[in-house]
Amino acid sequence: MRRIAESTVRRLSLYLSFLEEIEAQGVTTTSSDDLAHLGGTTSAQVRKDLSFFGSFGKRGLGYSVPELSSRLRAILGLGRQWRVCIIGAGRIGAALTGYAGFVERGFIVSGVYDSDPAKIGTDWGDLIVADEANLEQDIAANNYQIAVLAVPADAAQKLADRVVRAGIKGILNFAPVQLAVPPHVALRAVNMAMELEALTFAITNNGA
Amino acid sequence: MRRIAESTVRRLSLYLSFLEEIEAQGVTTTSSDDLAHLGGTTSAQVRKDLSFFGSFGKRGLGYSVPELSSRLRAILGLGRQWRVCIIGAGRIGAALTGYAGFVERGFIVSGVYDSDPAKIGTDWGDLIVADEANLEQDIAANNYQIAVLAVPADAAQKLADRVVRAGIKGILNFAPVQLAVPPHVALRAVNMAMELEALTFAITNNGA
DNA sequence: ACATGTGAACTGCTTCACAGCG
DNA sequence: CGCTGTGAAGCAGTTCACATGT
Repeated sequence: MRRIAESTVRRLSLYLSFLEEIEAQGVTTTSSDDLAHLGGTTSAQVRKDLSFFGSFGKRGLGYSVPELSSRLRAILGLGRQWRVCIIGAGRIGAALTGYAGFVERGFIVSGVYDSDPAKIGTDWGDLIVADEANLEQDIAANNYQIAVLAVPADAAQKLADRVVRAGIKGILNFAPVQLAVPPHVALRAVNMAMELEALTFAITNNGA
Repeated sequence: MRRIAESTVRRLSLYLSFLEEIEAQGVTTTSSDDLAHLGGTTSAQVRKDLSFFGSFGKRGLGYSVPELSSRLRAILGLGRQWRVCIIGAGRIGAALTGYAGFVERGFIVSGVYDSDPAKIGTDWGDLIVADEANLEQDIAANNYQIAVLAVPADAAQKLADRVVRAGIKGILNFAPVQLAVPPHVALRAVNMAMELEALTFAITNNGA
């Protein structure tokens, strides 16, 4: 398959969340125009995005909401359940462990790890904080495919190396460092200070 | 000033964090090549990014670390202190309130708001959770410029409208909805489910 | 000699406009 | 007729290559 732009994938996620919303309301048909109005894009963009993966609409009519949403779920790889572990039992780890949006999308968080003896064994409702020393064997045993790194910056690369060696397929990094991973491992980063800096840049340069 | 690409701003943040790191190590000079090696970009890209704002290097020599980092701070609007309030005293709100990365960059989080009577008045270490009903008057009184939305999706737009009317300059949205704000307000969103979906898309389409 | 700064070439995402089909 | 699907055009961001200055 041709390489798909980052921006396209983000929009597909957006379309899906809109489709799920109107599907719950009982709407059965939609159009590229409807999908465009959310997310501030254009109908041509919507059709182009979808065209990379096939033709899902009917000319003159639009798209079937259940069909398109099921297609998008398949495209995004959401047809299966994903097993996720969270590394770092600090505040960010806690926020992510309980995040409802993950479950809704089929992400199953079933492990939280830390190296701090004071945290290991703590009961977090559904889960008990496990010892980071067992990370490799647990990834293999529980078949985790995705690891979320919620650790301090200076610990992140070492842990990334460990989960990669243990066979993880994707890493979502919340530590404020640029990680290096081999090309066969998917990597995405959320850097909250960087987001705030993008805001201050925009405010400073918008004549505010 | 000419419009600066989103991607350029993100890279400037990256360069700055690298500069601060080596500055702490006592390094006084660096080059576009050094800056490129972190963040997996190219030296030409680094020079182009900087060229939008001026000429900060010396030909044949490179860049002075303290000078370039101070220039970048100015460009990103970090020369001043920013007053930030967090709306939503759930787990994400808690994680953000204590996030060390914010303080390091001059962001002062001095208010947390919620509408739940069970949470209002709770002591969160430095702060006490305040009543969301007082939001408008507090934004004015405390001169908050940035609001972080860490509330459920269905509450987010209404709160965005309120903080905009109260004069906020920028919003960082953690709720999984697309917000609409007037053009003079800066908006950035972090959608964690979307990040995970970008991962599953990459994993699914990388032959993993 | 060396690394910056920058116009020019290139690549790739977005927008346009219309043919195609229900 | 209406809305999709798509080649072509347009535009923005990246890369190249070299002139420039130290």
